Amino acid sequence: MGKPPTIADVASLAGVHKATASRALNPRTSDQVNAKTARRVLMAAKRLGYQPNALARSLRTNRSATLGVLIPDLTNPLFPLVVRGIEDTIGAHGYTALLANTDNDPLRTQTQFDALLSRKVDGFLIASAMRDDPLLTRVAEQGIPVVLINRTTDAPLFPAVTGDDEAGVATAVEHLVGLGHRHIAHLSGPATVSTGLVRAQAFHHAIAAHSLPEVVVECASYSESAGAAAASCLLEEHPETTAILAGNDMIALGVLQALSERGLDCPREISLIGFNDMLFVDKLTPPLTTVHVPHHRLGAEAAQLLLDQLAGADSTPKRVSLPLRLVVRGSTGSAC
Amino acid sequence: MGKPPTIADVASLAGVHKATASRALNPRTSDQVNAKTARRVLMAAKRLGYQPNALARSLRTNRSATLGVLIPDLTNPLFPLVVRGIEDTIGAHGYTALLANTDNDPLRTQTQFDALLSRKVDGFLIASAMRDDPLLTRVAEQGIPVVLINRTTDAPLFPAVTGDDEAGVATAVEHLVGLGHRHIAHLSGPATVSTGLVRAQAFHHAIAAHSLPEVVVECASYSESAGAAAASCLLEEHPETTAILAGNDMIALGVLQALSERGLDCPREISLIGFNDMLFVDKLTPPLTTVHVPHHRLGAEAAQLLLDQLAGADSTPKRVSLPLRLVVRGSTGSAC
DNA sequence: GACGATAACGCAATCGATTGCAGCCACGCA
DNA sequence: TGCGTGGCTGCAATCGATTGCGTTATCGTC
Repeated sequence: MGKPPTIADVASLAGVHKATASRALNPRTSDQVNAKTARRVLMAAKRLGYQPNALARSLRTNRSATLGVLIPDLTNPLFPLVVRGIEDTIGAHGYTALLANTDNDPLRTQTQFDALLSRKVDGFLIASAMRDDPLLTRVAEQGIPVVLINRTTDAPLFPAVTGDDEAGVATAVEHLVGLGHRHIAHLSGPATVSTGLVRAQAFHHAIAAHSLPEVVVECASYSESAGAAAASCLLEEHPETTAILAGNDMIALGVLQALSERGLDCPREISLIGFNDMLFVDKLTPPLTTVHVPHHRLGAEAAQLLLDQLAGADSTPKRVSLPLRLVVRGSTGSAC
Repeated sequence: MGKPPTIADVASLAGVHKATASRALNPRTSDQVNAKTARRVLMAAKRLGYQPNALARSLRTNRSATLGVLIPDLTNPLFPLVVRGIEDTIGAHGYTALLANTDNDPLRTQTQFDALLSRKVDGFLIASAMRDDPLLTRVAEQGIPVVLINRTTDAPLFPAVTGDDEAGVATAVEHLVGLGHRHIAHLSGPATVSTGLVRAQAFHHAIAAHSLPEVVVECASYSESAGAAAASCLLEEHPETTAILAGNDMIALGVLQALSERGLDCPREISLIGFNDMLFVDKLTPPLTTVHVPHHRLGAEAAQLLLDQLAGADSTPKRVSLPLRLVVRGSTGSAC
């Protein structure tokens, strides 16, 4: 119940100076002390249940073995998996993740970021980047290591790990065309984030390659409600549409809702493809055809990149693009 | 790009001693310094973009304004919402949450806990408690403030915020009985966690009150696969079953899977009730009837309790039990 | 027996902020 | 003029660990 033991307690129990105890306890420096003494110190530490004070250590060493993770929305089932990938990777290297929800809110992002910064995290993994992110340009100047996840900035400020959206969209469109669809619409994510823009551009290319009419409606956000609103608008203005490529699975959920409201059957009357393959979309009715993103690996690779950078590798901002694959389920069918 | 400014930089720019700068910057002590000087310091701080070093502060004050949060499984959509409740509450009081996934693994829990402890969190919010948790009994001795969420320990070591499982199960059973079911089975969660046990006991009482036969199969974990396994076993041994109360929604998902494998229709042949009302279960086919748990409030109330405790309120371990309500959707129907 | 080399360890500064205590100054009052 | 009072501010210790540098002890060698 008393205060937790400090290294001074360990040292005096072992009959040595704090400095010696410190060296004995640290694997990196333990060869600077006599093996016998080291054992005594170790025993003493065990006896007292000594746990080093991470704060004090970080203050002195200027390294916290902690990484800040910025997530736009933890309630989107996509991100917990990414987080797992991060934790699995950094945990093995003795790092801990400090999670923060930004809620896609710039102010909140700023606050959270500052909180992490003042806790002296060694680097950041950021999944909440906007294409033109004032925060990130400021961060770039600070020189603190950052790796972007899933979303990138327009300016190539940082290394990033993303899915190969280009290819993902292409195969999705291919699939729909193969089923005979000629009126394919895209409900894009917000153009303020890179995934929204990139997927819309990819859609443009894929559609143009088949000389089909291009219809795109931009959603206000990656959410079910925004998806539903956009879908309503689309169905109103383009009743000829027979297939929809959603900007992500949340938007696809909104589409399903809009469809059922209008009594349109999916996939008989309208085919639908999502993006991300998040948890549970295989349990919808119909099970959602979607572009699978390797969430866990997304986090893991990004974490690895950051660890490399912290270990002093070259910091040329390379961009890693992970292969995506289309998972065909029940929400797509042949055009009537 | 140079090192971030310290309070010494601010002080020298303002032409005062560090101590004065410190007092000027801290609202609690700023009345100890001349208003004019205080303004000078504030200006200097702003000019330099000064951010206090939280590590140094915590080291000195022995308070970190950080709370540790232990989550058994972040990928269960239940918990992100709880986390949001926590963050919303503590954020308003200047606290930050340090999240850790325990994966329901005692070793990992221990590791994560130690990591948080060595970072000197001011208290813990623990959603991963086991009924007889060696970690927690040790923690209780340390005297660090803890509030349990959702799950409790057998020994009343800590305050806790849970759902009123008793009443929740009762109304669920009531609902099924009202639909004419007489062969109701319970697929309980693991008896090693309080929710598993409490709901099973509540089921026992509710069934006994109606003098119905009691069938309970315990699942190995709160997971879809364990639920499916238990459901198979149940349907094998008790084919007369017409209704199932699942220990939680994940288990219910497993049940749905087992049912569809056997070609049994829900709700026509078997009715099913889940527990938690987690994200997306309203989108299943059939939409799941389930007991709604106020996730956000669960986290918020627990956080408030912890904050109270930190603010020095009495620490008599009170237990808060939040009202639950049955959400009737499509997975329950009248017995044939 | 003196000297240099090497291993083992102790000393004290340091990281950045907080805070009890003491000093200083100005002012008021006798 | 002397003294008390109170408002501001500075000094220095402190939190717990790390680390450059200096000191001591030990041993081998000539």
